[in-house]
Amino acid sequence: MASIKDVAAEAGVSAATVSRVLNDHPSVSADARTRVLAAVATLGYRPNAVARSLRTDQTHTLGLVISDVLNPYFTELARSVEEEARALGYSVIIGNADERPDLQDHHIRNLLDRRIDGLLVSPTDGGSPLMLDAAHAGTPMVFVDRWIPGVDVPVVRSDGRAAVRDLVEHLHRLGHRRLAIIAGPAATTTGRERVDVFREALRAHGLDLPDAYVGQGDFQARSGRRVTERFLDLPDPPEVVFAADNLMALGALDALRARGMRVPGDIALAAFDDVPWFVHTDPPVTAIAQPTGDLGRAAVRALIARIEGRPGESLTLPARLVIRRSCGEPSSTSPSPPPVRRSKP
Amino acid sequence: MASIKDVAAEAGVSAATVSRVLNDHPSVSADARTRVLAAVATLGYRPNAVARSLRTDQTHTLGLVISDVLNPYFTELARSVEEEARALGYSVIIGNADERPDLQDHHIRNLLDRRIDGLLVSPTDGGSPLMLDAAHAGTPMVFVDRWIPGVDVPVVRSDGRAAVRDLVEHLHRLGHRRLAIIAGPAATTTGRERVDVFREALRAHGLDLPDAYVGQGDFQARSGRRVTERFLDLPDPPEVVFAADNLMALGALDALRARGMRVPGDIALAAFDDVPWFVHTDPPVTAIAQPTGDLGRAAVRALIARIEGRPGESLTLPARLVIRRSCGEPSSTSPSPPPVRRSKP
DNA sequence: CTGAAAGCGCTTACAG
DNA sequence: CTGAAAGCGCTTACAG
Repeated sequence: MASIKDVAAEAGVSAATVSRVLNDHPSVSADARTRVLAAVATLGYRPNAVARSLRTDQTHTLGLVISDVLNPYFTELARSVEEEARALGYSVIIGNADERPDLQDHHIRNLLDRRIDGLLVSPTDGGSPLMLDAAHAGTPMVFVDRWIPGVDVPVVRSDGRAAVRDLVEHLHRLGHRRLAIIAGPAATTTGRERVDVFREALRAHGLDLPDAYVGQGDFQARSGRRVTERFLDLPDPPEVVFAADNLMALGALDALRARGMRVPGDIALAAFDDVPWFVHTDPPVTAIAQPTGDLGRAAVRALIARIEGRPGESLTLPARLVIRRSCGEPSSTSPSPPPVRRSKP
Repeated sequence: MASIKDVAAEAGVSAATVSRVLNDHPSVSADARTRVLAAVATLGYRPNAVARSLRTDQTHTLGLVISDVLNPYFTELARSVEEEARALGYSVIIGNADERPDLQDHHIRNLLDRRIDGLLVSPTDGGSPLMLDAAHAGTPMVFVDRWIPGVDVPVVRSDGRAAVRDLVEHLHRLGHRRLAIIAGPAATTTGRERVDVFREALRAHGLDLPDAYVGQGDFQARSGRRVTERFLDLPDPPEVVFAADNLMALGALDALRARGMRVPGDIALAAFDDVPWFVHTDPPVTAIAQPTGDLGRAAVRALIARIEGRPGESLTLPARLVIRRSCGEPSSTSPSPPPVRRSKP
């Protein structure tokens, strides 16, 4: 590959001048500029980003560590992150933690070694020493979706409180009283919060959330299946299963189908996170939709602000309930909105 | 961040010795080794991968340009690629082309600038000059899923020929005669091949594939919806719609639902690519499943072989038909296999 | 406006 | 076994 020296030779100038032209430095003669540009074109020269990064100590790259690429929620998040970053002149490198703290650390280490300018993370756990060190050492960082309390890092996430209350209200009105939840890992904020909020909402209706109705999942499909089976084996099985994310809802559907149970006739189902498929499942699944694209974009802006020395603010956006048929006939006062489909920008 | 000089000072040796220890060079005294290792530990030193890459001209990084991150097929492909690469000591940087040739070029350029060791691509088009140049210039490259004829690059993909024949056989047996297809872009191999194979299979049954029954999609949901609406508006609408990928099948479901049509009662539906949700849609969708994980892993092995100067072979794996209920009652001779769920490794 | 020089953080022949 | 030195491809004060 042609290097800056080749271009300099071809154009009859020094490497410094080539560099200045390429970086739009003002003090370059028009003549030098055209000769350099011509040389660049004939050689098909592209600056070596590795060398440039070493010299400038900037990579114009953001690291994004997501919990699970197979989760459409994170996949959509990743897409919006990359889109916004690209618009602002940054690339993004994605690391998939697959809900495993060890893999998360692997990717954080890798990203740090590559000297990314900033880190966007949705922690799979309570924060490894490695991640905490990075935060304290001043690596620009932003938490998205999930976060770690007590760390001075902006958090961009959605607040499902109102939506969960709406959900419980909806379930209560349909006559359901025994409500169970498939929770995410207690080490994650979303794992804890969704249970807490659910419990709170139940209490407001005078309902209890017994331990047996809190199943421990890990946000992946297999655990949703396992927990649901356990619920069904209970002497007094729940009337409703609320999955704390879409993949565990998928697992729940697997379990229900395997037992030949009908939704919502035999048991009701609802999920946190809305995905396009929920419109077409049998029955369509009532879900809590997050403004995923907005979260991704806001997280990128906050991170880049931090990188450039500006404040970089936290942001919490509301989630909203989307009622479909998986919990019983929708009340006539809350018609199900039409399906949302994302399109090209 | 601590540099190699800091470690050298701390350990009382030269930077060269630190480097040798870190790279497992044989000629280092045991004493020097322990002192260096201790210094590394106390300083929390991590080598700067950027500097190392500049010097060694290797990044131990693979670029993966996929057509669409929102497509679960590619998401699963990306996951298996990263997994295999990691096992072999490589990182992967993913670029999402979003089915747009311009974005694809953007990512290829970015990846090349970063001096990735090799490129894995599933082209969204017939091959831009940029991509062709890279291939000819000797950038180690492997095509996965889609490919570009006439370029000397290994291809790892699946062959859907037998599965499409099985599908048409299945449809024919169920009495369907007017079969339509939602095709992918003609500029892609999979876009063309799936139509060709489908047409061939129809011919074997004495059936025709009229132009009106070939809808032009782009592998994304929106186009599946649009094409399906057009099919339904035909004076003589098809009895079956075969979507050439899972997202266009999703779009087709949107369109059918919007018109209040029942599947398979009013119209049958089948898709190329199987996704976990197809088990739970109303009705479960008959689909052609690819050995996605195997493709991703094989592609990585082929690419790394090329990088390391070994041959790096092409591979074609068969896809298989998974019969569900979306085309009518399955014949008793081909029972629907149980749902497949991927799990952690 | 321009070039020579230094330096980013590593690795690796080359001497010793 | 070890260190000094060169060099990977850039950028950027510093002189002129």
